[in-house]
Amino acid sequence: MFAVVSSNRMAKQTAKKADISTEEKIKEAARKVFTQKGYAATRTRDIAEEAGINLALLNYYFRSKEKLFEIVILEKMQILLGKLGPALMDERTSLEQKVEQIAEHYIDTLIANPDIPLFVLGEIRNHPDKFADMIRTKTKIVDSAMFKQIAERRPDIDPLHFIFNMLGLIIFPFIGKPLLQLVAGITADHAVTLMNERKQLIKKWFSAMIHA
Amino acid sequence: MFAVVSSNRMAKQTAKKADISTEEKIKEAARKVFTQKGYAATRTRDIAEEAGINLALLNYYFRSKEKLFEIVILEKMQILLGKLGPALMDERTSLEQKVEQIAEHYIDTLIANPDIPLFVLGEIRNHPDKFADMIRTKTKIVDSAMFKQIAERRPDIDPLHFIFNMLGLIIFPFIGKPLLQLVAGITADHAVTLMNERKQLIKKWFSAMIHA
DNA sequence: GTCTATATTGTGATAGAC
DNA sequence: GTCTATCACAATATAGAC
Repeated sequence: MFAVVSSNRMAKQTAKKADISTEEKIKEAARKVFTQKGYAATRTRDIAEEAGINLALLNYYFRSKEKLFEIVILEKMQILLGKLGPALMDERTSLEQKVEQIAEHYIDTLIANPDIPLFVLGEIRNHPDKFADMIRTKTKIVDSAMFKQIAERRPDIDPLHFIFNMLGLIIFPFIGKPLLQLVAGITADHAVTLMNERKQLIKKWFSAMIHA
Repeated sequence: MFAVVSSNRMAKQTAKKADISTEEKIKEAARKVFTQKGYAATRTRDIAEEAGINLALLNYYFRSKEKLFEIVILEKMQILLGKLGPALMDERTSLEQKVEQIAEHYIDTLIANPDIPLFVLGEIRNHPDKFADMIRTKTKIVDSAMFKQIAERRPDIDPLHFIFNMLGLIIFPFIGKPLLQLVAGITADHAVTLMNERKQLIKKWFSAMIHA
C-alpha cells in the first residue's frame, strides 16, 4: 500500500541545467495543489495544468492520483514530524534547549511551508487508519527524554500539557493564519515578522509557564 | 449567494414528540458528515445514508449539496467565532477575566464539538474568498478592548502574539488530537480530562507569559 | 413527502497516434 | 515521452410514480 514508486521512469534528457524533468514538474505541481486544497478537492487535471503538461502524463509517470498523493504526503509528514521525535528523545539537551531548538527549527520550516500543518492534519482526519502505524513508530512522546524532564520539574501536572503548549505556540499561528489574517487584518509580510519573533519568545514563554 | 434556505418546507407531521422532521434529520446528518470529512470528501449519498433517507429527499429539501453545506458551515462558524468577538470587545472585564472566560467557554464548546476547528479552518482554506466578508465583520481583534489591555501591560511586544497564544493553547489540542492520540497514546477519555484541566491552567499560563 | 429510475455532469484513467 | 480523444464510472441532481 505504501510502496515508494518515485523514480519508476528515468527522464531521458541530459538535464540541460535549469530545466527539470517532467516527472519532477508533476511532483512539484502535486505538492502545491495537494497541500493547498487537500486530496479530495484536488483534481488530477488541476495538477496537470499547474505542471504545464497533459493529464495523461500524470498517469504515465505515477499510475494514479492516489500513488502520487502518497508520495507527496509522506514527504510532508516527514517535514512535519521528522525532527520532532529525535529532538524529544535527545538525552543530552536540557528542557530549555529542546524548546528553543524545536521552536527555531519548526518556525523556519513552517515559514517556508506554511500549508503543511493543516494539510497533514486534515488528511490524517480523512484517512484515519492509513497513517496510524507509520506515525506510531515515528514518535513516542511518553517515553521521551523531554517528557521525563518535564515530569521532574512539575510532578503536579501531566507533562502532556506542556507538549501541547509548545506545539500549539509553534504551530497554531500557521494553522489559524487564513482566519487570523481576516480577523486581525495583518499582511503576509507582517505575519512572517511575527512568526520570526516567536522563535525567541516561545522559549521565554515556555519557561514562564513551567514555573507558574 | 448566502441566502438562508433553512425552512423552505414545513414538515407536515405534528412532531410526535421524540421523532424529528425529515428536514432536521438530513441537517443533523449533514452536520456530522461534513464536519468529519470536509465538503469535498463528502458525498451526498453519505449524508442520505447517515440520515436514513433517500438521496432525492436531500435535494427536495435543500436543492443542492452546496446549499446544505452553507447552512452547516455557517452554524459551525457561529459556534467557533460567535462568542469570541463580544468577549474580546467587553470593556468591563479585566484581561485575566477575559482569558478565563474565553478558555472555559471554548473548551466546553470544543469538547462537545471537537471536529469544528479543523473543519472550519480547512473550509476557509478551500474557499478563501467565500467567507471573507462575513468573518471580517464579525471580529475585529485590533480594535478590541483585549488588544488594548494587552498593549498596556506589554508595550514591548505585539499584542497579537498573546491573542495567538491564548487561541493556540485553547484550540490546538483539538486540532492536533488525531495526531497526538497516535503519538502520545492517550485514550479519548483521558483527552477530555486533559482538556478540562486546561480550563484552569490556561488562565495561569497566560498570566505567566504576559509577565515574563 | 418519499421513493425508484434516470438524466447529466464531473473526474480518474486508458488507448492509440505521433 | 507526449499528446488528443475517449472510456468508464462516480456523484450530483431531476423526473415522475405513488
